[in-house]
Formats: sequence, C-alpha cells, structure tokens
Amino acid sequence: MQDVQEPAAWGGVEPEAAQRLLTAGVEAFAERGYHATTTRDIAGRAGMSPAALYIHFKTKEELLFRISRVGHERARAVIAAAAESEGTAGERLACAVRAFARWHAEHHTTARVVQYELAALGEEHYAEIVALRREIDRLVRGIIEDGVRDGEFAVADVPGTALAVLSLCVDVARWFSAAGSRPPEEVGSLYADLVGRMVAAPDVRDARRHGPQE
Amino acid sequence: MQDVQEPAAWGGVEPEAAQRLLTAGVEAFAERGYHATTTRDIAGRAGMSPAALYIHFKTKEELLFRISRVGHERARAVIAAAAESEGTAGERLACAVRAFARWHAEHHTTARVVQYELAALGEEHYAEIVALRREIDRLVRGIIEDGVRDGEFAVADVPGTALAVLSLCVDVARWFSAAGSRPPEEVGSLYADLVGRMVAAPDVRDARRHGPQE
DNA sequence: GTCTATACGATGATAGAC
DNA sequence: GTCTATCATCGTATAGAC
Repeated sequence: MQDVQEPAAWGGVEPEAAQRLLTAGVEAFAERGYHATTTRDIAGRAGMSPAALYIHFKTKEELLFRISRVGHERARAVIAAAAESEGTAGERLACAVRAFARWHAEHHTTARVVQYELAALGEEHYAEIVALRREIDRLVRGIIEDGVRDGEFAVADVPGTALAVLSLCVDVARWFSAAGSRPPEEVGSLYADLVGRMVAAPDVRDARRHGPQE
Repeated sequence: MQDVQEPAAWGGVEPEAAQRLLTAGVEAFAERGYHATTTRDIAGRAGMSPAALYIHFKTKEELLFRISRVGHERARAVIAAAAESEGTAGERLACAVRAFARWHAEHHTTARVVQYELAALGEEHYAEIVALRREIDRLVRGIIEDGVRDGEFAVADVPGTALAVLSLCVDVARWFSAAGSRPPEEVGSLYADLVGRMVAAPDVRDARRHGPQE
C-alpha cells in the first residue's frame, strides 16, 4: 500500500548495518528457511563478518523476530486500512482481500518468513506475534460480520469463512514466484473476486457481476 | 479416503523398522521442520540408535523423499478418485475439494511435510515430486474446464482459479491442529461449499443453495 | 563497530564389533 | 540389522585486537 520495494523498507531502523542484516536475513530465511540458514550466510550477504551480526542482534532468533514483527505490522496495516475505510462490507472485504493477497505476492519473500517461520520463534516472541495475528483475524471477521448483519453476505460459518479467506491470501506467499507468476495486482483482483463470490448473498450476486470474471 | 490412521499407513514398506523410521520422520519433520530435525531425534523416536537410520535410508534427505513421495501419491489418489467419478463437474469438484481439504486436515502432519519441505529435497528427488504435483494440478484444472464447457461454471481465469482452489486446500495443513480445530469432515464440507460458490455460474447458484451455508 | 580467531557443542554420516 | 564409538565438519556465539 505505502511501501514500494522489498529492500530498503526497514523504516528508520537503527544503524544502517542493522538494516542490511535484516534484508539479508529476510532473503536467506525465505530462500532456505530459518534453520537451514547460517549466521555466516546472513552476515556474508550483508557484507560483514559473522561476528558483526551479534553487535546488532542478540541472537539469530532475535533477527528473525524483528523481521517477523515488522512484517506482521505491515500486514496488519494493509488489512486495517481496508477495514476502516468507507463503503459497504462487500467493498471493504474486496479491498482488504485485494490488498492482502497483493501484499503477499509483492512481498512474497518477507511474507514467506512471516507466515512460515513462526515455529522458530522463542516462546515470548511467539506470543507477541500471535497477538498481532489475532488482530488481523479479528479485522477480517469483523468485515464479514458486518456484511452478514446488513444482509449483503450469506455466510453460515463466519469464523470458518474468515479463516479460509485469510488462508487463501496467506498461501500466496508459498506459491508466488516473482518470475513465473502473474503480476501481484492480478492476484489481488482475482482473489478479491473469488472471495466476493464466496460470501455474497444470492440477491446481490447479479450486482457483483462486473469484475474480472466472465 | 482409504486409510484411517496416520501411523501404520506405510502400505507394505520394506522391513518394519523402516516403517518406524518413516513414521518418526513424519512426526519430527512436521513438528520442527526438516532442517531443525536431527537424525538422532528421528532414530530416538523410532527406538533405535542414530546409526540404524542409515541401514534403511542412504541419507536423511532420502528419508524425507520417501515420505514426500508416498504423501504426494496419496494426495493425488484422493483427487483422482473424485475427478474420475461420475457426476456433473460441480459434483466432482465438490467431491475433490471435500476430500482434498479433509485429507490435509486429517493427515495434517504428513501434509505439512508434503507441502512445506519441498525445498529440502535434492534436485532429482525434487523433480520427481514436482511431476506428481503437476498431475494434481492438471486434475483439478480439468474438472473446472469441464464445468466451464458445460456452462455450469462461470470462471474467467481457469488456471488462476484452479491454483486458488488447490492453494486453499493445501493451506489447511498449515493452520489445522488436531486439538483446537473443527473436525476434518467439517473443514471438507465448508471448503466444498466455498469453492462451489467461487465457480458457480449465476443460473445454477440458486440450485446450489442446499449445502451447509445459510 | 567491525574484524580475526576461536571456543564448544551438535550434526550427518561411517567403522567395526556383535 | 543393530549397537557403540567416533570422525570430520559446521553451527552459534564470544574474546579481544584495532
């Protein structure tokens, strides 16, 4: 939504060297996974010696945590902007899904770390991240509940549907590859349309038929 | 579809000790990830010494490969059964999604290894697995194409929608937990309904409104 | 803040007795 | 086929010079 490029996106984090390590960490973790990544590799990508990492981060796990927290905060901001915007529930949900799916495509390397390396976090760090994830879940569920209340959506299982919607977007980080895939905006549009169909009440369905589908 | 329990499901694999190692491997890999799992851990869970693993598998990676291959073959069988069954495209797609989503819930520990540890495979093994994955993709895309041809589905972007459908099911392995989640059959039903809505043409939508939704 | 050097444990895998 | 013992390597993290 706001930021453009993957790297250099560590909004004013400490010294510049720490930013380089964060960027190197994201790339390495996304490519090979947290456990398969060595501190030597991270430091090397950042153009430093292995020891330099420990000047800026207490442990390798703390580096992961910092990446994960910033990533989750960005993801939440993307959803929050849509959830708090003006418009019907259908419009807000479409906006949220479009932005969230797109974010996972555009920042698939960050997103991969954010979504698939949770288990590597220490207990306390994990708890902090889970709180952020719950907020994201709550925001999406809220939009769906609004739509149901207004009769715009027909959804029997709201928590299950919210889970499915988030799950669909999150998994973009798994399959998306910058090279072979369609452009991120297209993923966003496709997904917004698919989710719209998933929740729409029968009456409003005809009104929705102006999107990319058909 | 056919098998019931997670363990003891290594249909006639070599000696019994190899089965124990496969089961131990699935559990360990699913819990902690391939790279974070030690051969000592696997062997320990199987009640053997670390060295015993190398009698039955050349390397730790080969153990992963064997798990992944069997898992993928099972997943493909689940989809294939639905794809080749009698019925309309809508019925076959619902059946496929119900079974596939359910499989990922029921066998979420195997599924987690199958879906999230691909990057740890060696080059040749990886290629073999990718071929299996392509078959699964082709089966789902085929059902959707059938539905579009029959006018039962209204789907503008067939490959994208097939990808989304598979992605939705696959991600069940990430979030499903045997303890806290709804039962696997419920996941299957919910997902079959959601996907049905995603693809249905406007005309047939009223006819579909008998599922768990509303 | 960054480097070189290194401690120290753990890891994948093998040798050889039984 | 399984074990005990062990190798060679590599992992995270620290010490101390600059």
